[in-house]
Amino acid sequence: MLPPLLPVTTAVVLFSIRNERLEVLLVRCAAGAAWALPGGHAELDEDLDTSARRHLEAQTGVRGLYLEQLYTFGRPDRDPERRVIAVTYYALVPAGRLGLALPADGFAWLPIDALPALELDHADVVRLAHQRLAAKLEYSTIALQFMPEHFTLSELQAVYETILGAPLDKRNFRKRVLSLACIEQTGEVSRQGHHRPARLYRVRAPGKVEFIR
Amino acid sequence: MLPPLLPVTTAVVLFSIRNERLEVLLVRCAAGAAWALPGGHAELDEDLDTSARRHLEAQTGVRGLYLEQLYTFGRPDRDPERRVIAVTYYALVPAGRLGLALPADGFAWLPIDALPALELDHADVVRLAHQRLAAKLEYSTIALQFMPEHFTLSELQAVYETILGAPLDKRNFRKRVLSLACIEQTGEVSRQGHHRPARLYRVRAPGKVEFIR
DNA sequence: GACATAAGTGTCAGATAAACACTAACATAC
DNA sequence: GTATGTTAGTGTTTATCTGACACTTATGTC
Repeated sequence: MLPPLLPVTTAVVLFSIRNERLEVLLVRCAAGAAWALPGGHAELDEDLDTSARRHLEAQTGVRGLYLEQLYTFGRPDRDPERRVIAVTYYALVPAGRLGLALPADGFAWLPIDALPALELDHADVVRLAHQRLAAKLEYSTIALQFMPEHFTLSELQAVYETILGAPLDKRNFRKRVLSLACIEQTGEVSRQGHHRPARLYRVRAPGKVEFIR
Repeated sequence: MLPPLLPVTTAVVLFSIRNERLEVLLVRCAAGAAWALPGGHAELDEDLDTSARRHLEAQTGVRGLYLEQLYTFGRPDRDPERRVIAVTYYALVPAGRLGLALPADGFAWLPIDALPALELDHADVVRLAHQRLAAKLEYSTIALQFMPEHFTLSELQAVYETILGAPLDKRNFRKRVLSLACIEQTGEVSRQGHHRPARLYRVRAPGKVEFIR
């Protein structure tokens, strides 16, 4: 008796912070009006993580992102066309790191709190990814994955405030992140705007997300 | 161009607490000496959760357990025979709730800190499930899923201590769990041993795991 | 009724988290 | 070159939460 065989896809919720908003990258479906997450079929001899990265890279040009498996969706009726398993991931990209700053035609960065209708169960996927990201802010250094190579503490604080959707106290915030010792001063300053320059920081171990508490 | 098709299996790490130890249910492989997790192929029109429950039920007879998806393993070389995707779950069962108290031949409850060699990557699966369970103790009421219908606070504390592998302060423990208001007194007492009887408690919302903090 | 055993109960101290306001450095306009 | 606007940068105090700690109570057995 042969085992049942199923098509397996990977899909990625790619987050970025643009214009003080948390946004996700969506692709306009070949078929119609709806939007979908980037992704596609996993090959026969391809690891799932690799498949997710490959599709993301092919469609957006970005490499080396922080990528984490989210959940596997497999309801038989999730795609009315045919039964497909979707192994979903989420990834974070610093605002400046996209090869195509404004992605090519058919792609769009859309704010998470005002998404259009999404294909299949992709709205559930985005919601779950958002929950996970917000939860992970509390007990890990994942937010650093949104930062460019050099950044100011105010910029980092703005990232936290954007994801949490609430303002934070400046002094308490600085105390906390500096006590984690996961970022360090570059020695340079950022001279932008008509005001005192801000010290620049960099991540001590880029690409590594550490647990705190 | 047809999409690649893959066999998809589900596997479950079934935890229970027996004799003050955290144990997992293992099945002796058809093939040889190694042990494996209960599970099997997902059918063409079967939800993944349903598949996990079905295999678990068929192999152990237990129904209605708390079951949660853990991770999807898909490395092409994880099974040397042929490429298989494994969607893994973990489940919790109260010590007394097994149809077969000592499971049938070919099954065994084995303590998590002294497991034999497991098939494929099942040792990784168990390790990950254990981590998740221990983490979830801290921020949810998942431990209640190990309790029988009626139980004493000392029994509940023993469950926590077993999973965490460390003793807890009795007064602080009671303060915390009672303040959560997720359990309530039954009014009965347990009259066991040569000592003061213990009040019995029950879970307010059985089957529901709530987040705390 | 003495003894062994586990159940049940509060308080205090240290650590952590939250609230809060001013000075410093720069660019620009006058 | 001085006044002004703007964001960067910095400590202390208070409230809350967490962790340590010891004795009394109720039962069964001898």
